[in-house]
Amino acid sequence: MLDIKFIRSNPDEVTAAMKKRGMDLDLSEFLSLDENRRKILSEVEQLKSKRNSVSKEIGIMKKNGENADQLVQEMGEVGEKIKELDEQVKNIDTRLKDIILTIPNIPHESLPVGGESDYRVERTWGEPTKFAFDPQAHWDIGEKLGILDFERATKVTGARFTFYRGLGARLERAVISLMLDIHTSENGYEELIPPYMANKDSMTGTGQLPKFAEDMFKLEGLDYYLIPTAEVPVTNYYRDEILNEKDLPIKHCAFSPCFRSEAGSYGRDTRGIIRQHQFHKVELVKFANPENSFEELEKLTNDAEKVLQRLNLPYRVITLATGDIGFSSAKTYDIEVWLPSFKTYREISSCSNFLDFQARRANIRYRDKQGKVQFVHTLNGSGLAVGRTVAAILENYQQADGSVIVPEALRPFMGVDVIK
RNA sequence: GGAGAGAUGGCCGAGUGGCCGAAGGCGCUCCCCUGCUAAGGGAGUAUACGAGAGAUCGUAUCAUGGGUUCAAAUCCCAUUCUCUCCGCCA
Repeated sequence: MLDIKFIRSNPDEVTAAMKKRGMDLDLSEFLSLDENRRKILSEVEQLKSKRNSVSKEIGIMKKNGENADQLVQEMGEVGEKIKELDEQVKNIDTRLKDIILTIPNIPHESLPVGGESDYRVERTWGEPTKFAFDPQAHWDIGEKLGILDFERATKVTGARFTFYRGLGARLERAVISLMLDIHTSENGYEELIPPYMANKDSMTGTGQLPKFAEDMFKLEGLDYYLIPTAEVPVTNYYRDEILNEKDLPIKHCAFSPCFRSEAGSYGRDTRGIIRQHQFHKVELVKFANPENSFEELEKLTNDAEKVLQRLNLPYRVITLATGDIGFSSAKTYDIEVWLPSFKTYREISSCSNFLDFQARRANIRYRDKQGKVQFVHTLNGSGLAVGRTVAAILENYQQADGSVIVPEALRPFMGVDVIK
């Protein structure tokens, strides 16, 4: 969330920023509530101050055996008034919080202004794969090889689920291992295996709640949600904690299944493993010093790219435009891998700097050299989405006979050179 | 699931109605002494919100939320979490 003091003193800047996101934000209710709150607050605090000092007097009088009935009665009345005003403040606080929790982050000035198609291409790596034959889509390749089974998954669970079978399952596992090995051994991230469910506070901390409840799976009768990304448990790992400046940046990677209801995306990517209710992802999360969080974003993106380079998969990196970044993000790079069947680059990683937006929600702070406590900056990125990586491998490495060559980097994990 | 115990500052830990934002210790910061891979002495050391140009002042916070009271870390209720024992279980 944004700093309430910042909103109070720069309301026009905030509305202008939201405009860039394509959002009309009316702050008038917020501002008047905020002003009203401060008015009532100072009134009730004066009353409390009075009650505190008089109560002290009463204590002394009673000890001396004097009669304090008059003061006791007065303070009884003051207490009633305090209760009433406290209630008002509480109601206003609730409303203010409701509002501020639904205001997204301010897009960074380096972003192109615009919508989904106004991204900026930063760099491309490799060339789109060329074929001497008509390349198939990964779902056809997978089904023919008997390594992906969509039909039975539909029977067992429902739409947008998949069974991986045999070398398909092994390929998924190999990709996971390769990614984790790169990030832990080479890129210096400490691995975590997080819970796959998280509570409401955690979901609020990273920004999934209160606004995006319908995108998640919630457990019946509990305040637990299936995580849509390991970002949630890993970022909230340090919720309500004060970190040491000398430990920054803290870097974690985590493999986890991710669960998304994909509400509102009914027509899109209905075939294959691009958009599933459950998928695997290796996530990178950083807790950084505000001074250099944008440098850390560059590094994090490079760390994710490394996996595609190792797999020799062509990709490009784009900077999302102001209207296309996520709710909590100030700046996002998408890494897009080449998918021959789509004849286009498709998102395989999203790397974002959230500045102090999540840290303020989740109350993650650090103590600086002067001993002052400040919010950290949080960042995260996929390193990478596993299912989409498998899809990219199947499509880019497919052969005319329907077999798929195993990328060199995966062979130690696969035990075979070709899937056929 | 049953029974019991507990939750206090960065950490440990005292505190059963007023003089407690909270003893003492550890850690950390600064100063002094000493002088070298010891030690000793002194001072300081929570966060949030509000008011103020500022020094500063006020309010709140002893797991969370309610309640009792003129006054709550302290009493009552609910919730959450932790620990111990029993049961069940991969």
